Amino acid sequence: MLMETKPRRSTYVPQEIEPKWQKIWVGRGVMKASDKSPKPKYYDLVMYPYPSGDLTVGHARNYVMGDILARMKRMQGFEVLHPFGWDAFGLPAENAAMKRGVHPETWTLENISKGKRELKMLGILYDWDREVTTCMPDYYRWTEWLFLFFYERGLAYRAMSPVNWCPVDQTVLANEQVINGRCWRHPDVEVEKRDLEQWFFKITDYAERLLNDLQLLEKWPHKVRVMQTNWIGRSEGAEVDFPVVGHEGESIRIYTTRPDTLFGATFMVLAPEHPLVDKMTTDEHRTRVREYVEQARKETEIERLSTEREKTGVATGGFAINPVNGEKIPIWVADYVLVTYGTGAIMAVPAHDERDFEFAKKYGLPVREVIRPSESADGDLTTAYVGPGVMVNSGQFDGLDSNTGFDRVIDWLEEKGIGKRTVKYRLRDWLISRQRYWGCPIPIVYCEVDGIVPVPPDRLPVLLPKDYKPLADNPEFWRTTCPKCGRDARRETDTMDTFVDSSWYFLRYASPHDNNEPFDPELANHWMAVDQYTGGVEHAILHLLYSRFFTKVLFDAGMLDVSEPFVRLFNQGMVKRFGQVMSKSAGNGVSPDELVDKQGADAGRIYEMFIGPPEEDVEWNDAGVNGVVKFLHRVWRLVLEPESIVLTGPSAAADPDLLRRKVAQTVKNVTDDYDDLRFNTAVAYLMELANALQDYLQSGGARDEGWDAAVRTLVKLLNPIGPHISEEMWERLGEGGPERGLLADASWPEFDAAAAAEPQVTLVVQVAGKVRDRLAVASGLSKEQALAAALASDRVRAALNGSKPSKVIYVPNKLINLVP
RNA sequence: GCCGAGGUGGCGGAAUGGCAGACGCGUCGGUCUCAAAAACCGAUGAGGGCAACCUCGUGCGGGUUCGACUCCCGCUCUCGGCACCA
Repeated sequence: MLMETKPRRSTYVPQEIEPKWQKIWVGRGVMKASDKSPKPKYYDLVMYPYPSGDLTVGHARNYVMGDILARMKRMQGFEVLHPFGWDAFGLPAENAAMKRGVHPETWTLENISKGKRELKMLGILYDWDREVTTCMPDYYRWTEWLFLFFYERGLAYRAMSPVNWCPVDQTVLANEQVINGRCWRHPDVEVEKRDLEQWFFKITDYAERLLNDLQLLEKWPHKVRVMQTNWIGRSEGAEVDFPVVGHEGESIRIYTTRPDTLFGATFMVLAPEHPLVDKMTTDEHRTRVREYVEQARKETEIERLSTEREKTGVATGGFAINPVNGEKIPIWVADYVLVTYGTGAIMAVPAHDERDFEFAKKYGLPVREVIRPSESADGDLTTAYVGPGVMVNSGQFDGLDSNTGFDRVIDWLEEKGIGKRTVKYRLRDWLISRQRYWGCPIPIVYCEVDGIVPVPPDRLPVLLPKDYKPLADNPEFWRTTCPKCGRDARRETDTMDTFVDSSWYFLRYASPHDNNEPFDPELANHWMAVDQYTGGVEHAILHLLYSRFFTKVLFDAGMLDVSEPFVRLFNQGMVKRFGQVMSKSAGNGVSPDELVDKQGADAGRIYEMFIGPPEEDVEWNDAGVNGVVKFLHRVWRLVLEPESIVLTGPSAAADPDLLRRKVAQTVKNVTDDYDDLRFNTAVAYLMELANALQDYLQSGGARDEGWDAAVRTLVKLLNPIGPHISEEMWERLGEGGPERGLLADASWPEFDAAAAAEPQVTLVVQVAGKVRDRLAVASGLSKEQALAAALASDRVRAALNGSKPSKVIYVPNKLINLVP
């Protein structure tokens, strides 16, 4: 068969070139970060994953984003730190172990090597010498060290407390891990309350700074800052003591954010768990109160916190005195008051609080108006009025604006010594104990004589035993001797929340093999802060708040120069398929293997960026990848086989100046878009440039130096997002290759503003705001010149219909609007 | 309920207050071919007109402006977060 009538054309076969370049990059150490480079540093970090063995191209999307940025920053002359690691402790490993009878460590390490292979086949480059795996003793030794570091500073403590217990995971959870009263891993499982002695980190000490410093995080998504602000939940108000009738010297302390409504307090409410409930209860109410308290304890968090539910409560029979007016008011118990917030007791002001109003109406308690929206309003209240206004029925404060009254009442309370200005936070301390095997041991020993004794740092790590069973059931693990007195003692058998591991991993990347300390402060300070942090929004509170807390503690200790870890944060959207988030377990995942096999890594990478705005959730469309494959074939042909492009007749496109301008403009647009993570439009600009190159050839453009430069610029701009094909083309163009140097090491194109400038512009001519003509005119026309040009147009004259423009708006080089 | 983001062709989506729909997918027509695929060329918001063109058009209703997808007010729907925190 005579197939070879035409000269044989090289074709783009991604499967042939991709492994080749991946090998060369690794061999050349392309993404190795040098600690001693004179270049400016750039720390490009993606949130390290849990090694679930479930890596799909959906998860890979944010790693590709990080890779694009790392590759461009390198070409721009930065020394880039682009590391990777594994959040390797955690429950799924134990669940898999139980299901399949394989040790959690085996399962985890297998998944890690699988994941690493998949990332590599997508052409994503990391400095693997800095890889961090949190379940390895050389890492968790330092997690333990940091625990002790916190302990010494009084930031880790043990306390008995009602805690959230997930019955499925058989462990306690932090507040941040409870969503609507349910476990964050099991949306259908309600958490239980249990009283347990547990370890806490004192994150509340940092509430104010964690809140205030959010203002420094200008390059964080607004949404995340709002979420953290709400989570910390700062409020200003006053604590006030209400003396109790019949109990000399006893008083109930309440917290209110509305001291200006103090005169409107007509009853008080204690939380069922409040310590004074029993004392306040009179004999004839005792049975009912006890029953109520008992019932409230039994209710789940969900039931209690439901705002739909009608409020319930019982009177104690006791009374207190409102200190501002000496009035005797009844004390109630109701579960709408939470013992965990404020003082666990409130003054109820039904006229100006919706919850108190509802309660007062139900139980026939008095409602007294003390804030009036305006002087003229009448005193009729059918709902609570919660806004500001004028104080009434408030003794010496009558007539004051309620905002002013807020401060005046507090001043008065402080003078009298019955109250004080107070700031409260909703943030609670971070519960870090977990009753699980596969986690970082808490390096503490309990001695009958010496009590809680920290394991001396030189005896770290406390190794996790190889025997997979609960630590509490493993005497070989917990039997030990007291580091202080040498007597028999017992080890702590809880492990740490895995969020402790992830609160400092970004510091370990700076000196991952340091055997003397968790991180080398000098190197950490060299690389920190993280310039770009990319990951899912699901960590908006949890991981990001904890990491900020750790950073501040280490800053205070003088170990870090920065008090905020992440300068710029980006939350990428999720990739869905058939309407659901892509995952292997859901059966709708596309694996890197499939993708690389079918269309190639480059097409996959580019498609994932082109599919939609990076911050939005996107729907994966199998056919959509083919559009990108087509684009890459076209680029291949334009760059390497330009002579095969046929003339398709006369066209005005074969203008070398036009081509040069287009190239210069594309440099600007693509660079800016990569920098701002607008990858979807960056791809569009690359496609436009390819279209322009094609138009140029099809209309007979010469393949001269201008053409050569244009092609080389396109290849460079394509490199961060489509690294294999561009590297191959670079070599075939005779520019690079293993001998002459890699495109990955080449310099990024400079923006040439002069070349990008348009000598001619399209002037839009409007008549009364409607477009009537478009004129090609020289750049920089004066208003008079522009008007003359506009009036020379037949279509404009027709639209004006003989009338003279009474007003002319001229936007140079853009538009002229004639208003008749 | 409160807070935040959003609503643009058949679809994914572009647009510092200045040409709405870049770029791509899909669809239709064409070239090439025995034929098909691929590739290439052209068309593609709606309505009207033989045509040059005209009218309408960015969730709904108002407003500001010479000019509004963009700014302001009110409404509506979708998504995300918080949800008795006194």
